[in-house]
Amino acid sequence: MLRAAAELFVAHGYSATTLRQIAESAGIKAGSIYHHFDSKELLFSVVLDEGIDVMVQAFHTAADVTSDAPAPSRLLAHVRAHLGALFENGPFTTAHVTSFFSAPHTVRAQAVTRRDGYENLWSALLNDLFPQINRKDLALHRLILFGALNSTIEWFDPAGNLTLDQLAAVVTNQFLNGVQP
Amino acid sequence: MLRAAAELFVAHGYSATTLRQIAESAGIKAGSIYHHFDSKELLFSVVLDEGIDVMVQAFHTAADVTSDAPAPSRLLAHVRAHLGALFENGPFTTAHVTSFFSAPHTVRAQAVTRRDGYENLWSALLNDLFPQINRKDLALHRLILFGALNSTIEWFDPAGNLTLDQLAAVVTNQFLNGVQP
DNA sequence: CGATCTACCTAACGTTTGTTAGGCGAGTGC
DNA sequence: GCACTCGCCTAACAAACGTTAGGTAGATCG
Repeated sequence: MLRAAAELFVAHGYSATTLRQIAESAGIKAGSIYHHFDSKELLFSVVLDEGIDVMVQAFHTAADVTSDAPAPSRLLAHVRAHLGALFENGPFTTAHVTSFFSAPHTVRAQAVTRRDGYENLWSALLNDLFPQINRKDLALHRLILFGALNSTIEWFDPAGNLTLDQLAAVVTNQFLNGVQP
Repeated sequence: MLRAAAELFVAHGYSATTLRQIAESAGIKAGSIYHHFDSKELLFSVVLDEGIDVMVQAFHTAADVTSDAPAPSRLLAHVRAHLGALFENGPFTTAHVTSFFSAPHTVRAQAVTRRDGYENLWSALLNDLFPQINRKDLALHRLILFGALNSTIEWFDPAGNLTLDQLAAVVTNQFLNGVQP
């Protein structure tokens, strides 16, 4: 049922998704939702939290696997993990990207706070991978990379010709070396 | 009044914005909106169209100014123009980024169609600037660049220390040369 | 067996939503 | 000075919204 809610939030945004739609999609009636969640906002909040958990977990498994690999490989693994969280692990992570702006102020603020934890993981990683670049510049590069990664959900088709591995390779390579041949 | 509507759409998304809010923000009453627009969807549609017009116009002025400059300068000018459309020319362009997912299907489909025109301008530009790169790769690079540019509205503060010119330079440089020092 | 709990339902509540019909005053053209 | 348009208002409409109260079937447990 959390899954059903997340999918609808992703497709239509927070406020355009009604509890009756969620209920129907989950095979129950609208009023029954309140047996599990005290309000629509809280349900949304749980969906977003779940999305962050997925991302953080993906990050840590990528970190474990590649902890002593060279820098480009480690970066690639984490880019792949982030894309995997978006496209392979349910709609929870995606909800963060698509329904962020349609979320109520309180939920939005809370989501930002929790997301900071994940972003700090990335900051630490990048500072570790590129010690020769100063942190302020690196923070900017990270934001640009995040923008590129998250907006893939607007155009990337997991069932298309391009695989997630290939996409991760392209993004990583562009981040490292730019577009010049 | 279009401006008031656009600002509210940007802040809360499409369906969380009520006609009464828009009316109040524009200094009129809700019913009066229908003297100008036949429906809420149509009003939103007009806002989005206006946003595309702003972007296309910014693109063409940048093209006129730098038509015989070297490739990196031309790219920089267009990146700067795109960022200018987002941050300096009202909320119409921004509405495209923030309220896209909360838009009704029909409006969304129409917006995509009109946006294709703008994206084709960019495709042509990049193919012109980088003839040595094959078009399929370049299309990917463009999508990545667009993602990075559009998501700046989530974190960039026009009133902060970093200027738009500097931001444009950073993004352009990362696109061309990557993050390596 | 009886008590309790869980997961759900029905039916309604007050509010808000987009939308509409009809009216009113200021300006314009003839 | 009369007709007409334009921009806006008031007042209401039906529908849909989040939410709540009270009830019911089935499982759990002592």
